[in-house]
Amino acid sequence: MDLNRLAQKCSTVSHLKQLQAHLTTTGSFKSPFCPVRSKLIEFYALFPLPHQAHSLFLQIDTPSTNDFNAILRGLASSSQPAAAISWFHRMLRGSHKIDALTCSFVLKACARVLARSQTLQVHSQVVRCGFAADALLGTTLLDVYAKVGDLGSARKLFDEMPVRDIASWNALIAGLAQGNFASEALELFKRMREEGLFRPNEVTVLGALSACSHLGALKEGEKIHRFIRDEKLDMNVIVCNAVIDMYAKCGFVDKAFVVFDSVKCKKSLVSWNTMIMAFAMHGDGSKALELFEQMGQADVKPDEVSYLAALCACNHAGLVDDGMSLFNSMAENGVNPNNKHYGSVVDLLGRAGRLQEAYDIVKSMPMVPDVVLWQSLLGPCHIYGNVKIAEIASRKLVEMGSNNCGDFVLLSNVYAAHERWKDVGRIRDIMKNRDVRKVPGFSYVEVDGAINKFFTGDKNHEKWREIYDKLDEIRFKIKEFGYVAGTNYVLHDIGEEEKENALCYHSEKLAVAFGLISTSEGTSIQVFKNLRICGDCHFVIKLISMIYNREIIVRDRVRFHKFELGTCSCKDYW
DNA sequence: ATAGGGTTAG
Repeated sequence: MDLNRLAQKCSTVSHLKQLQAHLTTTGSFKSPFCPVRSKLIEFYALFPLPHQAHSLFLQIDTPSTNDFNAILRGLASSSQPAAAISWFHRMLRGSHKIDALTCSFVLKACARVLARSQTLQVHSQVVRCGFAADALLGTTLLDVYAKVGDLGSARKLFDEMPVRDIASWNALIAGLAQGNFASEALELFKRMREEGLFRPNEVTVLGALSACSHLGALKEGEKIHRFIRDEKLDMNVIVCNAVIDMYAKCGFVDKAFVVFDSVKCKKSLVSWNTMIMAFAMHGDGSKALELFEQMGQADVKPDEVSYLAALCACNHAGLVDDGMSLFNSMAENGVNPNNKHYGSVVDLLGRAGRLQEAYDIVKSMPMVPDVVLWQSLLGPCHIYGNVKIAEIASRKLVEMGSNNCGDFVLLSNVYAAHERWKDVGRIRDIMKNRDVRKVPGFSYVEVDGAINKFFTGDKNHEKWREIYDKLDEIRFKIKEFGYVAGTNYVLHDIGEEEKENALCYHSEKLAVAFGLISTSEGTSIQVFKNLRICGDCHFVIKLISMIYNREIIVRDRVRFHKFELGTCSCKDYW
């Protein structure tokens, strides 16, 4: 029987049952080798119907490695990848022979469930069975280590690999880019080009572009875009999407849209989502919603990411009613809201001051609200001084084991706004007792193509003296404008410092100051900040852009703010 | 017959 035809036909359980009956009558379960039987097992596993697959096993006289591999392969791609790992252990316990493919399939499952210690176990099996020299398996291992977050092991494997090929390089570059080691990913990409043994292909540039997006490294990103053209790499949808995302994340929506608009290939769902998210991040709600409409006309069905991007656009543009009707229309369009959608709506209502409504929605949720959701509810409480809801949300967060400094600070802000200093002190004590880790804020700034990273108040940069001098100058000028730091800013930063110091020695000001020193007049400065820009911060940047007559683009954790001569293109902020 | 590297996400 033709297996390809079989694969197309076997889309329902009854097909599988028919096939099984056929195999039983022909006595195929007795024979040691039968590809159709293995395929049947794989389909059952993929469905996933692990019990059916198991009962087939009981009919086989002596299950071969092929039969086991089939079930592993099916389960690894199914909705129950963890089951593949159990079957692997069953094989080991029963002393069944495993081969390189067996390992490859379990590893895929390990990656999907992010099982770090399991990956290590499979690795030791690989070594014990003598498969360590297998180049394909080596790359799989490397990739899985990276995916489960163990970049150290991934790197070590790469360095010690007897045979490396293009896929090994790609796996590590992509792994580093996704795993918060974006600058390392770019370095590796550079090294690959310098060594010249392998020519970067489409997959390689995807990893490198994704690294640029994470860093906001515009100059590098542009170089890669040029490289793609010069080397005539295939601008397929996926590469296009990555280019669009890169321009958007580097602050250039217009350029992103040019690429989006002029792509030769057919736009995919991801293309639309990426572009909608790009407009959302830049505060251009109407363009984002327009695209959302257009994608429907282009016969692309919005998925959960599309809705999230559209909701996000409403948040950033303050389109409360549009956001609500969008949210309410989700279910009838076949997309069930998840925690993130609820979070977005809570955020939307919260910013508009409709905290009770937001809380009612939280209470009505069919799933358990996650930490991020309670944080979204807690966030705007201090602006509107809602102690009651702030306390409810904080209690939930503490119950859920959150030890995040930001959560405590937000509650303390609410008390501070009501001048309940005793409660503020109590929160500080709790933070001390619970040993709440203060996460230092950091920013990136790109100057002349080089990326600099700053932590709050650090002195690591070679030019730190000049930077601090510049900060003094900035502080002086800001004071001349009669600016006084507000309470929420200081508490947000939980600096022990005095208000003024907290304001000026914040990482972001360091970055801005660095830009002021090093770039030539008239160039725009890009700052990439890991925190949200809050009220005072925002105001100070406006002042700086006005005083120094500079364009400053700041990307915080959720969106872009473009400051030009003391104005900001982003409509709302907090 | 069956294996590795890929884009979007408050």
